[in-house]
Amino acid sequence: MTTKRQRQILDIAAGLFAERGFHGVSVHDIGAACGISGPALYKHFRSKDEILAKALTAISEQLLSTGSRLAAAAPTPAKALDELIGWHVDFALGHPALIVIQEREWTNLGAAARKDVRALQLAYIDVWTGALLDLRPKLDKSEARAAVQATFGLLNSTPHSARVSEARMRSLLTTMATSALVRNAPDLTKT
Amino acid sequence: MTTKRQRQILDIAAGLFAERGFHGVSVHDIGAACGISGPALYKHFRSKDEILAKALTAISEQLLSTGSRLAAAAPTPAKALDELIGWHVDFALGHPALIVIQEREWTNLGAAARKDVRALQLAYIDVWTGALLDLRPKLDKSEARAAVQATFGLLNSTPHSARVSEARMRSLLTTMATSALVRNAPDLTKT
DNA sequence: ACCTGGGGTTAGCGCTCATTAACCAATGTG
DNA sequence: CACATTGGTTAATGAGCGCTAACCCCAGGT
Repeated sequence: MTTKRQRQILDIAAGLFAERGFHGVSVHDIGAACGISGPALYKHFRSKDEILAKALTAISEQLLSTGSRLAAAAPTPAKALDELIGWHVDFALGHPALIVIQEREWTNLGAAARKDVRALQLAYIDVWTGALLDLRPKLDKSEARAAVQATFGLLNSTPHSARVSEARMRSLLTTMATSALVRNAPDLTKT
Repeated sequence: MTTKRQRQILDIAAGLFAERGFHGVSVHDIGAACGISGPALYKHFRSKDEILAKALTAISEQLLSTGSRLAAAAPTPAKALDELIGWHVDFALGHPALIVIQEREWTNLGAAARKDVRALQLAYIDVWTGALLDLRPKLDKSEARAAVQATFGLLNSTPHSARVSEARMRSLLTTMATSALVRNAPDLTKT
């Protein structure tokens, strides 16, 4: 079970990790930001590393579970990709800090947690790759995967980006991602 | 002046920072990777922070100077964008470690160095934005900037990406970036 | 009225880190 | 030859970190 306090700590810690990096934040910092101080965190988590691990797996699980549900429910491959793009854009715009730590802090995980998170990330990539291959069956699989990861790079640029209204940003990212992935796909088979 | 040893140290340190992050690498690690040990680095740099600062400004300066030279020399706006994309793709494929630290380690700089690096990065973004606005004059400037940063996210995904031959990767990234930026541009004016 | 346990406190331990001090070998120039 | 400079060494210092220990408050079941 996951308590109110644990969720609060995970939220706040994620924000701090996004700002200053895992090693740039001390347990004292995290505690202080929660209104408690330092070692009190150990009543809720076994270690600082566990906080990062729990945060990262929660993010990856949410991306994967919602993503695969949407993709499975979509009536056509094209619709599936649209749904995935919309979902990922919404998530990135709504939780920029989570996007940041997901893409840059997994290296600070211990071996076991790292394997878990990478597996979840890979599964999420595969949901996208599957949708893309449904749409363009002649596409090479590894190249499709690379295209998906490039699209993630595009969509995940939000947190570092110039300030534009959220609605405009959503439409900009959606259009660019769709254009890069779909309109582009025929070219991919040629090389 | 910048000596042979200094360049070697900057190169090796950049690779380590890319792998394990600035705080995940000790001065002893850097020294050992250079064949010398620990405090000997202080004969060449004033501090560990200075190593990061010098590395980051060198990268940003190279991106900016070559980028603006290419853009200025291009005969048409469309050619200018092509040149910029090609240059950035080549750089990202040739120096993945430098791309990684440039995008994630600038937060660990002191205030002064951070301002310098951000200014260089912004100038580089503006070179791209200028070329894009030349091509699509009705585009909103802040939205063009956001589109450029999204494209950087796409191109900079290389280091994290699935393994594909370098030639295929180059053509994949080039096509996707062009498609996202150019074919997409008319849509940008509509929102 | 008791006591148990959840959630907080401060003190302190052990370790690692960046940095400095003190010293030394070699090199090349007066 | 003297000798300053350059680039290296090891030892030591001081700060900050994650984490544990020892303690305390207080709500709630019996």
